[in-house]
Amino acid sequence: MSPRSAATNASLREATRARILEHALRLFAERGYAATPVDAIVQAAGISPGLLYHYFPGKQAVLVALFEDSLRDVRASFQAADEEPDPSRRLGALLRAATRIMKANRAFWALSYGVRMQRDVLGDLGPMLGQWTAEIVAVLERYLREAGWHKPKVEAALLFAQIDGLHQHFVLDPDHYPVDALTDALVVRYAAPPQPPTKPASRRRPPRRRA
Amino acid sequence: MSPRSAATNASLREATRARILEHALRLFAERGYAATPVDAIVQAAGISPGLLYHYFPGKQAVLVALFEDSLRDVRASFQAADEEPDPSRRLGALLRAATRIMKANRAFWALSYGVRMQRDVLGDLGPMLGQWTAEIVAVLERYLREAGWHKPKVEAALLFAQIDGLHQHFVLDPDHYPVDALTDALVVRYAAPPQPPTKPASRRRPPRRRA
Amino acid sequence: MSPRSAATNASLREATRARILEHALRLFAERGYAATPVDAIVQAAGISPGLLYHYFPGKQAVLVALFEDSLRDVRASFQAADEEPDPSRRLGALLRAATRIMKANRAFWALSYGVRMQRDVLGDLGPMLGQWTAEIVAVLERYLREAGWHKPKVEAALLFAQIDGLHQHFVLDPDHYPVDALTDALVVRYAAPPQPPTKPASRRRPPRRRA
Amino acid sequence: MSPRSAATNASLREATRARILEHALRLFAERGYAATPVDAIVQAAGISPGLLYHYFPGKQAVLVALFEDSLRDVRASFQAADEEPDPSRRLGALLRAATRIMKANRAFWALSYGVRMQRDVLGDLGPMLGQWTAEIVAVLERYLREAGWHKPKVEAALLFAQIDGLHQHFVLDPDHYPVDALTDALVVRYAAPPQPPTKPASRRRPPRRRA
DNA sequence: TATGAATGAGAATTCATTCAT
DNA sequence: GATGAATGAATTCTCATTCAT
Repeated sequence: MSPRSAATNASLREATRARILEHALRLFAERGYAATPVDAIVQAAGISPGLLYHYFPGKQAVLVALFEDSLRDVRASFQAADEEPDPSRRLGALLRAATRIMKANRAFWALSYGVRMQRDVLGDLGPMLGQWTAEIVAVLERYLREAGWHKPKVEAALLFAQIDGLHQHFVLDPDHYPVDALTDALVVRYAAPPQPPTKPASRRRPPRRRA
Repeated sequence: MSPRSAATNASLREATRARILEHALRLFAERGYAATPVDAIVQAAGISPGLLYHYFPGKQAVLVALFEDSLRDVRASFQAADEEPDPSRRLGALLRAATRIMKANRAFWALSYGVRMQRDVLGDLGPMLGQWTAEIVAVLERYLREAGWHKPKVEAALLFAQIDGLHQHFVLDPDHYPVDALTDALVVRYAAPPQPPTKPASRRRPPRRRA
Repeated sequence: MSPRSAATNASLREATRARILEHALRLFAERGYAATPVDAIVQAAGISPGLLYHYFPGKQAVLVALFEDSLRDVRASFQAADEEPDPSRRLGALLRAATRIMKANRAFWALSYGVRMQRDVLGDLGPMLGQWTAEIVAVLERYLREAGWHKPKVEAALLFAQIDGLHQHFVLDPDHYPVDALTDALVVRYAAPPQPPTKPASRRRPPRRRA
Repeated sequence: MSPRSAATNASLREATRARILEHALRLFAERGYAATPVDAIVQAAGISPGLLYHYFPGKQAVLVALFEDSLRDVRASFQAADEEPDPSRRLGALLRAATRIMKANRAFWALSYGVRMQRDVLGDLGPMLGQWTAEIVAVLERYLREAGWHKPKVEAALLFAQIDGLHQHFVLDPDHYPVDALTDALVVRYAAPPQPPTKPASRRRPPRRRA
């Protein structure tokens, strides 16, 4: 009946879809979403414009698919990283994993940082993105609490901001930014909760001077 | 020629230029630079399209002017904040000032975070932006060194990432993100260099004592 | 070659062809010929786009086939209606038959009224359509002449315009337009030639008496 | 202040708008609405594509404007024709006026007959069109009632169908269709209510015998 | 200084049709 | 006979920019 077997068709579809997403991701990351014409994607992918619309209802749908696919991958990677049995090492493992995953999906992160200020281009995915970051912060909070940190909620927010900033700075200048060294330093910093100073650490009091 | 005096003309010019920039900034921040048509700016500012081109050679020039103006303001604000005489309070003062300045120029920051992934749209300003962040990191490094932190270079990079992430998260959700509380926590954290733990907090590596 | 018998194949062909035409007619009538993509037909018929081109050389050929088939049906229906032996009832029978046939092929008529202004889309069928209406008018003229009407040519044209308008108004608003009642009224009107008025109804021209 | 005077601008606008509508009407009438690319209109009008969108939000808006303008004209013409003081001549005057107006706006009528089957392309104007025809039928009904016709409602519907059919047939073949002669015949026909036939053609009312 | 009509290149998208299987 | 991926020209529409006044 069917001229090409269903399996042949499915793999054809998958290959073409992947080609489109691959080149779209690269171009969106390089030039930005709005500045990348659909034509640039289809030329890079070596297909006709019509075919892109055979796979996606429109340019924005390509962006959304990129986010869906990448977030799925990233989520999976995170869960795999969440298996460190030693609680004292968990946070460090997570931080290292985060950087590793980010570097493995650098183009996606560049894209993400480029569009997340205009949440409307993500459509329904905008809220989902917010939820996803909330989940990450929740995991951080749990780890910090288990490691005995004070105010783990505040600490989690601060740590997330730090990781996010770190990653973004790396994406902005991947050739020079020492993201690994900085991640290492971060791991050391978060290896244990800070010791309270010998005198009560109040914000208002003058800090202790070193000898 | 002109019935208006030169002075009147000049102030008119300045007022119109300011109106254009004001509305451009708002719209760029809301919708993104690429997604904002010149017509939208022009209508918001209540002028004709031709007039915008009288004041700026093109759309990108409006963006560049926005960056120049805002960076000038921000730089000035920073310098004003850099007057805390008590060295032990300097870093905290700077952090608070940074957050205050960011909140006062929220739209500009939203715009900045939105375009900084596509440095080409900034033209000559791209490098300038990089230089500006380098300066900030240098100031942070100096403060941290003066406050007796180890590896002030690394610390400065980490702190800058943290501030940047914090501010960006605020801009993403200004109605809910507790940026002031987090800045306070950060100020506490950076009030003094961390104390080496008295006991090994992790089994992994025995803490090195500082000399 | 084929495992199916020739007869099975032929009936399959016929069924598929009919399915295509059925859905094409419905969609063309609903949305208009130009506004109906081939894909819509193909999906409605539950076939692949390639298959449609197996049965028809193109979209226009589907339209032409629709006209050919429907006109054939309509012609046959008319001929069947043309068997009333009583000459005085013939015209009425024809009018009623015309309305009945139109109602039975409402979608085709909607399509026909929708495209007949752009005769070029009908290709060779345009002239054929003109010829077909000429035939109808000729039949009407013959009936009217036989029934003793003056100026049967003019009368036939007027009557045809009236039927056509009636039918079109029905197609435009099938739920409310009282086409049956109006057809009845028309039948009454055309049951006999009008009697000249006994007194001048208009000052303009004295009525001519029939011999 | 203003570089071109407001009046100059207004007349420029009006002239360009009229040019666009003029060519759009001609092309829509000739080829059909869906089959006429916007480019064809702008080339015919000698303007750039962008300018059309400066005057109309889209292609459909051009169509709607065409209907609004033409219906306004037609309505005005009809009202002017509704001034015949002699009641016995009113209906005839109206019929002649209708044909005259139709001939003067032939292209619009061709367009109208071409799109009225797809009311959705007219947007909000679809219902308005229905209302307009209802008004015409109401006027016809009033005239017929005043002229002493039985069942003026039915008669009005029949007459309107006849006029509409007549006009449409003329538009379909303007070079040969004898619309004036047929209109004349129609005027004669409707100069007075029909006389009942000598023999009962209908059961409804007792026939009056001629002397 | 200021206007706004006008431009035209280019963007996103549609759709009739082809073709390898 | 049948599939559906693929094509590419055509179409609608956008938008930065120019120009006459």
